[in-house]
Amino acid sequence: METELFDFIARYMPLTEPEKQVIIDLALFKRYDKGTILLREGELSNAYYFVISGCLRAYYMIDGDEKTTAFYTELQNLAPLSTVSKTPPELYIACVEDTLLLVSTSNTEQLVFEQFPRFETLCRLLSEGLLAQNQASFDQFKNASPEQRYLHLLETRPDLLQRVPLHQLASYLGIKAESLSRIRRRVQQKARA
Amino acid sequence: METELFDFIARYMPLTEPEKQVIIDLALFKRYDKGTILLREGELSNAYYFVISGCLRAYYMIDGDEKTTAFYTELQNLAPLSTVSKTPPELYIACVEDTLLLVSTSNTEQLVFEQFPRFETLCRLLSEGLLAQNQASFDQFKNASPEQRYLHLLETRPDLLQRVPLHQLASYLGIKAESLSRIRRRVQQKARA
DNA sequence: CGCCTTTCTTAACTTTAGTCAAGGAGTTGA
DNA sequence: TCAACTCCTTGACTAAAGTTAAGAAAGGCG
Repeated sequence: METELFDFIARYMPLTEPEKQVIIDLALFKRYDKGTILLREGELSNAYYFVISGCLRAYYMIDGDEKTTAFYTELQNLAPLSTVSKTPPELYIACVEDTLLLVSTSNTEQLVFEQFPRFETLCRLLSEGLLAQNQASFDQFKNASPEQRYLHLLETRPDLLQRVPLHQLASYLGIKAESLSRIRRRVQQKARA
Repeated sequence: METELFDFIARYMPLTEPEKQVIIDLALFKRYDKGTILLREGELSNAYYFVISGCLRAYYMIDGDEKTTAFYTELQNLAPLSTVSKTPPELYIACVEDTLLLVSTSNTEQLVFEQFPRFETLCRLLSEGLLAQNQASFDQFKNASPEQRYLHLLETRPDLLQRVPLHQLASYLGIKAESLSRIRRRVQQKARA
């Protein structure tokens, strides 16, 4: 479990053993049940969340219905949402499954950065990397049709199809549930032909 | 000019006078003519670009035509694109207008961070902030129709309508130029009614 | 000046997503 | 077990975006 975490971190910056120990000592591991509503806008500190196992979903409540915009699964990160940003419509983070998280609370953050400047470098590299990824996803989304986006999802995160209700995926793909149904049918028919 | 830069930075972290001086001494101010192709994927270092005046455009070349995905105007930032990210299709950055940039070259970056750790904090806060903004834009994009996205652009960045050819804006809005034309006509007709 | 390219719009037509309504399958819980 | 959900699909219809083709207006450049 920690192995996976440190393997992931090593992509950005290999840590020494003592540094790893500090993370284990200081970071919070938290387990949440499926269905738990983790956070809503305002409660979001500037902490990093690292999904060790399970699945989180980010969604907005707009006129009473949910608009899903993101899924976070194993080895994925949720970076600080609150830094210098105005309040969007109601944002929620919920557990799609039982989920194990590593949380860097913002209180500890300051202390840790002072003692271990390399951790700040890590956070910088991490958020720079997440930003680059997010940009790339956004760019891809803009230039793809709903059907292409669905096919892209099949390629890159096929597990989501099994883990998450389709109407949430539809909203994640920027379309309505009925359209996703039709796209799936179209794709299957093409595959058969 | 520098005032604007430091006002902007102060949103994240106020700098002392000596710190400001370091930035001025070390950072590169570069002026580019309209039409200059600044960078293409691969040439992107992990530098931060800060637009002081002018306008940059990011686009991909796909099957011979351009897919515009971002515009950077005054007081906006272009964060490192290359950190731990696989090569996307050909990405270009070009100047839509004569543009004055502040560039933090990656060579100087390391040195500066060692001498002034607060600059690393600044970069961290900056990229965290840009990430949060980018997330929010992406979320908004997903849940909006092309027409809503156009109206949103009118509200938030009306200047782009004047500065940038519409077919580039269309692609930025995730639609075709002809559709943008029709949307504009629809919107005008509604406004008249 | 006049040519050529870029930009923008329009129209006709096709394709696809949105909307509204309904129903079936599968779950949950009283 | 039955009722009430949630989830997913389908159909009929509407609205809007993609496609193709054409042409007008504006700008750049020899």
